[in-house]
Order: sequence, then C-alpha cells, then structure tokens
Amino acid sequence: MRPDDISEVRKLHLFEDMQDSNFQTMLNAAYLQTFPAQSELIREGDSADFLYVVMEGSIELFAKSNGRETTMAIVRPVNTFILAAVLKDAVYLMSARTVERSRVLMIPTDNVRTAFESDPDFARSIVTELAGCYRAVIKDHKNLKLRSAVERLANRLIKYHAEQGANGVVELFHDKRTLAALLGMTPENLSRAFNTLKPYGVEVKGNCIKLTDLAALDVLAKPNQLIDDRTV
Amino acid sequence: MRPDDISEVRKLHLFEDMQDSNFQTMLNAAYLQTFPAQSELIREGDSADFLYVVMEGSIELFAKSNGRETTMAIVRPVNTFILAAVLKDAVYLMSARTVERSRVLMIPTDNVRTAFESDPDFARSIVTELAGCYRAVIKDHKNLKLRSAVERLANRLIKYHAEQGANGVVELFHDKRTLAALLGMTPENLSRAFNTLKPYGVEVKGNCIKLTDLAALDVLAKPNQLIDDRTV
DNA sequence: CGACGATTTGAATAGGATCAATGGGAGTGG
DNA sequence: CCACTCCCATTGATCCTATTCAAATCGTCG
Repeated sequence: MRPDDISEVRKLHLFEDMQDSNFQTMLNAAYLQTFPAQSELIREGDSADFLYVVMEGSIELFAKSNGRETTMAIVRPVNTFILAAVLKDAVYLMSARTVERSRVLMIPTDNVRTAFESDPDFARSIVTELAGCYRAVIKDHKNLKLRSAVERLANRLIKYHAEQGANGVVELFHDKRTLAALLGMTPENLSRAFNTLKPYGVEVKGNCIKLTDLAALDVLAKPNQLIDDRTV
Repeated sequence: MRPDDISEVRKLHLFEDMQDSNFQTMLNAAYLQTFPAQSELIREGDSADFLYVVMEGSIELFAKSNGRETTMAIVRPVNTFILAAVLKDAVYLMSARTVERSRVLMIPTDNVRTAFESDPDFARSIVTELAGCYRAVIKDHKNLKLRSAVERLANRLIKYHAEQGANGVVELFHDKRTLAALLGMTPENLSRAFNTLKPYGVEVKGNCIKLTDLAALDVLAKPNQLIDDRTV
C-alpha cells in the first residue's frame, strides 16, 4: 500500500484510536484495490479471509436461496462489510459485488483478529462498528415487516434526500432494479410505487428524483427515528 | 443475588472466560428477577439501562410503528438481548415482554461497559455474542426476503424439530399468533399455511405438531445452512 | 441508425390481508 | 361437575397488494 493510502485509511473511525504499531502490523498484509463495476468480491458460503472496507464507490451485498436473489444492503464509503463473519471466523452469509468502480481495502482476517486481541482501543472501535451494523439490520427488518412497499419507498426517498443535502433533489446511485430488491419488491412494483407517489410531489426523471411536496410525503411515509435514523 | 444464582450465571459462555474479580464487580449491582407471563421488560425508544440475560422461560422481542406491531424474535435460555444498545449506550430498538413466566438477569449498562474495558477475555466473548446476534438477524432477513410464508413455516418446523430432539414431534412454546408474527404473517394465514403443509406430513394438534414425512417437508422447505443453521 | 439493456405499462394471477363468523379448549364460578 | 365465558384458532368470503408474464417504450452506446 502507498503511504497516501495508509494515511487515508488511518483516519477512519474504526482505526483512528488504534496504536500506531498495531495499525502498521495489521495493514502489513492488506490490499487497497480498485475493482470495476459488477465485480464479485465475495460469495456467500466462502470462509471469511478478509475484512473489507469501502473507500470509494459502492458495494452491493446480496444473497441467494433456492433460485431467488435479493439485495441485502448497499455499502457506501466509509464503511466495513462482513465484519461479523471475520470476528467469528465463519463463512460469509452474503455475497458482495461492486455496483460501480470501487476502491476497497482488504485486511486479512487473522490480522484483524490479532489486532483486536492486542489493542483495546481497536477492540472498542470494532464493537461500536459491529453494534452499529447490527442495529442497521434490525432497522431494515422492522422496515420490511412494519411497512408496505410504497411506505418503504417513501421513507427511503426521504432518507436519501436528507443525506444528499435536502435541496429538493435526490439522486439514485444504483439502478432501479437494485433499489427494488433493496426495498423488497420487484422492479415493476417499484415503478408503480413511484407512480403512487406522484400525487405526493415525487417526480422521477431517470435516476434523478425531485421532491416537491415534502410535507405530504412525510405524512404518507410517517418516518420513524427507530427505523430511519441511522445515527440512533 | 444468591450464591447459587451467581454460580449458574458464571457458567454462561458469555461470562465463563471472565476474571473472577471482574465478574464479581459486574454482578455487583445486577438483579436476577422472575417475571410473570406478559410482563413488559423494556420499551423501544427507552435508553439502555440494563443488559438482559434470559435464564429461564422465553422473551418476545417486538417492535411497533405506525399502529402496526410485529415480533422480531423469541429469546430462549441462555441468551442475551439488546446487547448492541448497551454497548452503544443508545436507546432500545425493540421492546421486550415475557411470553411465559421467566427468570431474567439484569446487568446495569455501566457495569457491562466497565467490564468490557477492563477484561479482554470478556471483550472477546462480547464480540462473539454480538457477532452471533448480528448473523442471526441477517439470516432472519434473508428468510423473510427469499421465501414465501409457507416455506418459512416449513423451515421453522424443521428447525424446531431438530432443536427438540428430532423425534417426529414439535412443541410450540408460544401461541400461534406469536409464531405468525415471528414468521411475518397473520394468524389466519398461518392457519392456512399449516393446512397447505398437511399433505407434507404436518399434523397439528394444539401446540403439538407431528411431522410424519420429513423427506417431503424437506423437499418443500429446501432448508439452507446459511439461513437456518444457527451454528453457522 | 440500430441494438441492447433497463424501465415502464398492461393484463392476469397469486399470495396474503382483512373482515366476519364459527368452533374449541382452558379457566371460572355456581 | 357442569355451564358459562373468554380468548385463541380456524374457516369462509372478499379485497388488496404485489408478482408474473408479456409487450412496448425509453435511453445509451457503439
């Protein structure tokens, strides 16, 4: 890894409390690699060889069973994925592929575990990160079980809108079919859900969406801190 | 807490690697309490004051939003719940109530966090536990998104059957309405799903279920290690 | 321009939810 | 011990949401 890359990685929350020597040791055998769009990085069922950190781009976590496939999450910078598998030294429960060209840090499982053992500050960071991931999935699960498809879409739009500066425009950074899978519906149904939201000020043009009546959308979506707020 | 109780708690995976002094300190202000059925222990949105450990009985974790309610999980001995909220010092994302009369260990959040800081072995146990919880929710999420209601029921029966000794009989330790919510369906639909499974050797009598054709049930359910196997 | 993939639209279907009514224990009180 | 009650579970009928299959449209890229 280049010195520039190393200092960039160093700044991540997960690593910033770590002691220098431990950090150096851990990154010793790590890769920082750029993958083109649609590269498969890991496959569910494989044993966890690396912890992954998304530096740039976006990664789709997905899973299959019995011929069906669904998107579990989209991971954006700067976040880790499949941390739990690494810590338990188990197989991955999800596959991962790049959505777009992405830069990814790969840290060998053994190095992460060793660093965890020898660096209490890192251990605390790991736990915070892992607990955050856990709570994110719980929220996803609540979202899926407690809301209809249209409500899920509305809330997702509101969330993206807030994340992207709340200026009335939302840009989707993945195709609609991926968004559909992420929200637990078919592409056709997503298209119809967008139509349903039209009277609530949702104007779709390609992957750019204008929200012209946030108040109305809010009434429909009924956002809930304990589902939608990622900082909680 | 009584000495008997303390030694019982001591044997739990989560605590067995802990140093004695740390264990004593942590349990200093802990309660071991028995609750009657249908007692609400925690409410989503409240701040995490205690880590809970189910010693006997069973606990339902549930969540509400916008007038709807769903069961997130049933926690059985010996397992913890809402560990992530405790570690992040955040609010609970789920509510909890006893399904039946239950004995529950309650450890104040501060004590858990202090013990985590001062005892590396405990820290490792915590991480293993938390990672296990995370993976359990991921599996639930895959289960919900990748399977139909009937398939979810079939797989749940197979899982319970294996857990309960695989002798052809399964006993449900909660009402069917709770099972329905757990599987993400209505009670009516659960009832119909049981009927659908009748040709596959599923005979329901109250909360006792006979499985007379496991091979056929397996073909329908297509169990998947990466969803159904809790040890993976 | 043409081709391909992604999205949208339409029609039919299936899966699940809702509403309403009935059956069936478990527990209570006479 | 029996009748009553209450709650849970089941069944039936209907409605609604979402999926499926098919076709048309849009956009992008060569």
